[in-house]
Amino acid sequence: MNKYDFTKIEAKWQKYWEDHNTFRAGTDYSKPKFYALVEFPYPSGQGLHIGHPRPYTAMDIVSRKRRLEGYNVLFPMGWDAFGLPTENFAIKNKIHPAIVTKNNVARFKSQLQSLGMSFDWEREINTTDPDYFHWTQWIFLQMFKKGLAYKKEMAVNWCTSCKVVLANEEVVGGVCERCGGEVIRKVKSQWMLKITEYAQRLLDDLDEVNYLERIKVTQRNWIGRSTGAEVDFTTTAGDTLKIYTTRPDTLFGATYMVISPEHPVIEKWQDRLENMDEIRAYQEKAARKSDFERTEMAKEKTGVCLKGVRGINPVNGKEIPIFISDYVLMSYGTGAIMAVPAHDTRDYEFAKVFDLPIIEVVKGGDVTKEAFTDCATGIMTNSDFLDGLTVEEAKVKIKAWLEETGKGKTKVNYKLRDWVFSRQRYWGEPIPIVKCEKCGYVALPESELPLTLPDVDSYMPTDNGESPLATLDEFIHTTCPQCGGEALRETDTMPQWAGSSWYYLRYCDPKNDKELASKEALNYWMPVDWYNGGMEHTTLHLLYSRFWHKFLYDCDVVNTKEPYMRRTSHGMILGEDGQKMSKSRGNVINPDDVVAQYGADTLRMYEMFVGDFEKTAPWSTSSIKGCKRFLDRVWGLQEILTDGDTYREVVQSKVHKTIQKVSEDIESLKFNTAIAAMMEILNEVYATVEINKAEFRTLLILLNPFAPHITEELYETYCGGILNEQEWPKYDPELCKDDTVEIAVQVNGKVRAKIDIAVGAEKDDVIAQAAADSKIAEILEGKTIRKQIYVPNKLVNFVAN
RNA sequence: GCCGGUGUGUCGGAAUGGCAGACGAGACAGACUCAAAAUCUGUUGUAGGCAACUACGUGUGGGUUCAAGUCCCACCACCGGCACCA
Repeated sequence: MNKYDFTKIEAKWQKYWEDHNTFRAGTDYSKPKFYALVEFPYPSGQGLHIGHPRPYTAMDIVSRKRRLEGYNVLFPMGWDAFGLPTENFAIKNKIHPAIVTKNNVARFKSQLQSLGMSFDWEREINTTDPDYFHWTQWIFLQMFKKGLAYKKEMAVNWCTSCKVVLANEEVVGGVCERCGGEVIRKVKSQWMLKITEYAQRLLDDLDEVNYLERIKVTQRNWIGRSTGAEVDFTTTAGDTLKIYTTRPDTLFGATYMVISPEHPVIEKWQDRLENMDEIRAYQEKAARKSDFERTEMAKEKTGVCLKGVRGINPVNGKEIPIFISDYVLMSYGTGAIMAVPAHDTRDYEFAKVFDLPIIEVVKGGDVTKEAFTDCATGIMTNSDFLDGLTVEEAKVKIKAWLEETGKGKTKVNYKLRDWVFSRQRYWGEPIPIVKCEKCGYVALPESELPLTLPDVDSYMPTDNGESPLATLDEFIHTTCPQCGGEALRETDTMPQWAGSSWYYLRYCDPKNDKELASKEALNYWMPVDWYNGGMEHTTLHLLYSRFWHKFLYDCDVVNTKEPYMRRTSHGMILGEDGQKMSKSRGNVINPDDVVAQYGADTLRMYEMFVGDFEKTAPWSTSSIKGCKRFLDRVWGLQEILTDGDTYREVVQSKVHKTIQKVSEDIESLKFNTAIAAMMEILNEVYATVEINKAEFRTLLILLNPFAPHITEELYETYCGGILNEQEWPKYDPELCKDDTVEIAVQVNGKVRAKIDIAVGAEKDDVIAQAAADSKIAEILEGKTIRKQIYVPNKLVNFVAN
């Protein structure tokens, strides 16, 4: 027998696939389609990480199976190539980021090809390609025209290390998601995208897609819808202060009010306020705090009472004090609250610090000890016309009262904020807007797209918060497309999330220079049938791209409300020590080394076999040998191969069961047990005895999606022809059954014997056979049988004493 | 604090309420070899027993059931996310 020379075999088939364009997505739109998608990588300088092949192999398996099932499959790949690391590398080594990107892409691509991924490379895209970002800019312009992109002076998250503005989603635990640097608040003029306008639809349409439940839950929490009421409190200054509350039922318990330190009403009242110095000092202190510090100091409540203005509770006319405190956020609700210390934990803490009255309005707890926040069991008290009602009844009644009297109204709020869309960086899509003295912000005409990046000598970010582009006079100065007068270009660029928010659409028609993709291609390929990607993108890329898609749906560019039908997620691969792989820990595994030592097929098998696909799993340099041994043994089957066009009767049911198991497990992400099933049939049925051609052929096709090279090679040698042109095997449920089955016989729930019975035997016969077993008869001797449990083809249980 | 998730041999992990530990690794023993590696065969949850076998065993404590890793209640530990959102 010739040796299993995986290096030679893998190179041979990779070349064959490339030469024959084997995995090109067809343009025959009459065939049933299947669109499988994996997140396109950021081509970093480190090359492919050992974690990358896990989701890629999973979707490759599904894609290969679908092709064998007769689908027209789109399984594309591209590069999300704008971004900071490339820019930093370019700065450090004085190489243009475009060159850096080109080199990194070349390396990534050859690495992916060496893994035998069945991507359609004719559809390769790159977000930094002007032909691509032409349409990223175009989408931005449509948003600008519809008022969804707007510029706003506001406090933003500023990473002191990256020297760049971050979206709320990019701030994790008070620090920069990417570099871990300190994030402070900085007031800047920023481009914003009105994702909040789509909050309700982003929430509602989750019901129409098949995402893992935890993904839906995370998105729902992030959107954070709450229903409450806005209530107008008049003040002794003669105006009204609008507050938001989810507990309007507790209005009678409001004993003070709190507004955010940034609330504009302070400026309005400054002549009336007697302690303005104290107020200013507190405002400044709050403004200086980073988000992280604000969280740190969350334990002890601080604040300043406004002397000179008081609020008036609309339900009872009582005057109550107004405080400023940084536990109230300007960016949520109205930036002002009514405080009900008896029934809100934070208000309770604040009231204790400032010794404010606590009035119980919901019975059920002990408000002398802690706030009582349970809505489900409480009964209203001290609340005039609400007394005796449950909390839910009271909410309905008070809302009606507010609407009637015009003192308030029902209001829905979301935690979701608009998307901060500007970055002060060079290596990103230029924002196609100019600022004209006369006309304000003006969109570039679509004919001027793509607006490309100018060549510069220095890409260094600046400390003053300006983009490197701002230093380029020839780039900045331009004319206004509207009035022809002098104008300045926008110098900020788009965030990395821009290019990835619509890339799945471009794959449908990647070379189109008239539109982002043709209607015909979009109508055929969309939506993506199955999208697998990381959990870490749930509130970033996944939410952003759903938003863009819905916008494009409204613009009649796409014909589906949602971009992705099914979303699944893979677990991370950890180092052998169970820690995240990192250079500093020295636990990094390089995929190139694994391919060289074991081959791509073994790497693919192992990444799928390592554990539950959805969970993190530590790498094991010894366990991977098991997968190599399995492939060696498949190779060795040549030795015992015999003729035969049909499965032998003795192995028939095992073959059908294996087809069923592998087919079903692939669909439900249980790749590890699919592989186990193939190992099992090899161990139990084929290994030492014989395998005929029909059986061999079926095994090779089942194994092909997992280990495409070795199976193609064996198929070509022994079955003739190309495996990729064959059909996925079918199983017959009737033939999955055995003639006889071993069942357990229990006495009082404990297994005491095992007997063989004919499948589908009559209940009475089986029980008689079980009772007749010598062991069972001995145990039952002298006992009375109280009950006989019979589970067909599984067990018999005698309950006796 | 809130929301998710997870707890099973030495390790990774399997188990529609129905024989716990499939499959893989590791370990041990044997075969082959001058030897090692590779390969092949066997054993491998714990305790007791020469053995057939017996008892115990899925984070902890209760419960439902003829039968619980699986369902219910309470708790513990770890992981992830959100975190003053009124």
